[in-house]
Amino acid sequence: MSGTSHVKRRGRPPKQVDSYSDTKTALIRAGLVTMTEKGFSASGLDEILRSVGVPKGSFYHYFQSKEDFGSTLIETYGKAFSSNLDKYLLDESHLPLERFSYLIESFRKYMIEHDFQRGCLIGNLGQEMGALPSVFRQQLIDVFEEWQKKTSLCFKEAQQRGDISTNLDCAELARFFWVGWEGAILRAKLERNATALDNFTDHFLKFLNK
Amino acid sequence: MSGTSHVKRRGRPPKQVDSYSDTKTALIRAGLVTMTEKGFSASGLDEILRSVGVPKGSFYHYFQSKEDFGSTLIETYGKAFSSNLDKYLLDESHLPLERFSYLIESFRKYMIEHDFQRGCLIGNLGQEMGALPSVFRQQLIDVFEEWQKKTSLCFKEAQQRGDISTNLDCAELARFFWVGWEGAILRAKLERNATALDNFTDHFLKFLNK
DNA sequence: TCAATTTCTAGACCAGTTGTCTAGTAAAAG
DNA sequence: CTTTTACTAGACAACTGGTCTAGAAATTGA
Repeated sequence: MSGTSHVKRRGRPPKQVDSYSDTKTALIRAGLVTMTEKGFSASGLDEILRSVGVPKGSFYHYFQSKEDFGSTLIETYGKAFSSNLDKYLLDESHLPLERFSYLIESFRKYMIEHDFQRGCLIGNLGQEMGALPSVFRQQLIDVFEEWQKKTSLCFKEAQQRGDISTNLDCAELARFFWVGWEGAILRAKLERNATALDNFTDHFLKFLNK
Repeated sequence: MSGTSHVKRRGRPPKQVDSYSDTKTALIRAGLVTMTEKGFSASGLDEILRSVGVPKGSFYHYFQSKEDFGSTLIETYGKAFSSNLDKYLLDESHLPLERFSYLIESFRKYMIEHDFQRGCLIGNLGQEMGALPSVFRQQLIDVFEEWQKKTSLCFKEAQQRGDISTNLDCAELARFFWVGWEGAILRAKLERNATALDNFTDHFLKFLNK
């Protein structure tokens, strides 16, 4: 059950040359897993700590509080996801809308791979916002903003090629996509199948070449 | 802060002729408010009880557990919302798509009225499902199913009048709407404004008469 | 080389949570 | 007017959550 087997002794441990056993990274990794599944409020520190075999004291060495930890997770997740968007949406070896389709397909695979238990951290925390530290709000908004900007650029390219109707505003379209897609993730997690993802994708793509 | 002012005395209270001061109803009402804002996990019983001035003993007289309480809330919310759908979508004094637009407008008003703090109970709990009693899952799915069915019927009427393209499947369309709409609520709560609601509405309506 | 410092660990600690349980009060029933 | 019913009051136990202090070993630098 417990992740990487740490055999812990008291005191400062020998300097780790191998980077993978970095405690902080392990904590972030475990936090991402737990919180993409259960959100912020329902994720207990104990549970996360147990999963990596790290005591509370270590946690509070690396993070000031659970709130600070959450902020870091948003930051980390947002950036990782952003690179992922680049990987797909800037891939010049495919047409813009093809890149977009491949991206969606990768999301779909991700959901299936994790049995529809893990969703989107940003969506989860957004939903919970009513019970969350208020500093999260702007962070979450910013992340969405960035994802949308990247998506919008891809749409713009497609539009210039004539693959998207010119009376659609690409920025608005990207927003429409991300708003709806988060809804689709929510539903897919609830129903534990890909129906909602596919339904949304179909309709959205149909809308593009309208 | 505390809701309906109950001045409680010990012992069995006089039979209430006026229904509004029913303790159970008050608990449900308060539970709905709290949980549409903060979801299930982040809502403490104590907080809910304090807000209506009811002690634990009473709560556990009416409900077996927090889980049982949650089930009741889903049930209540689902039904109330369902009647609301009927109110709008079966109103023969307007054309089908007009009814639908009025419905959306009423949602929008609701969100504004509560400063974008209250969302949809079903959406909230759906998102949290990873940390919730598993009996909730089917309940939530069923509620969505019902809402979609009612919405689908309205679309069907519109389609028969020629207001919706015949190569759209109304059931799928209703699903598309509810999936996306929940996403829009999530985002509107996060951003504390109606942009996401309006963006989604615009695109969806544009999609209909495609 | 050896005290001072840094870095990290161990787990005690306290507040808050859910859910139980007993005692109590008064209306209602017979 | 006694018994029963329906509900309230809130203490309490078991547990979980987040925070914090003390401690131990590696590292530093005179």
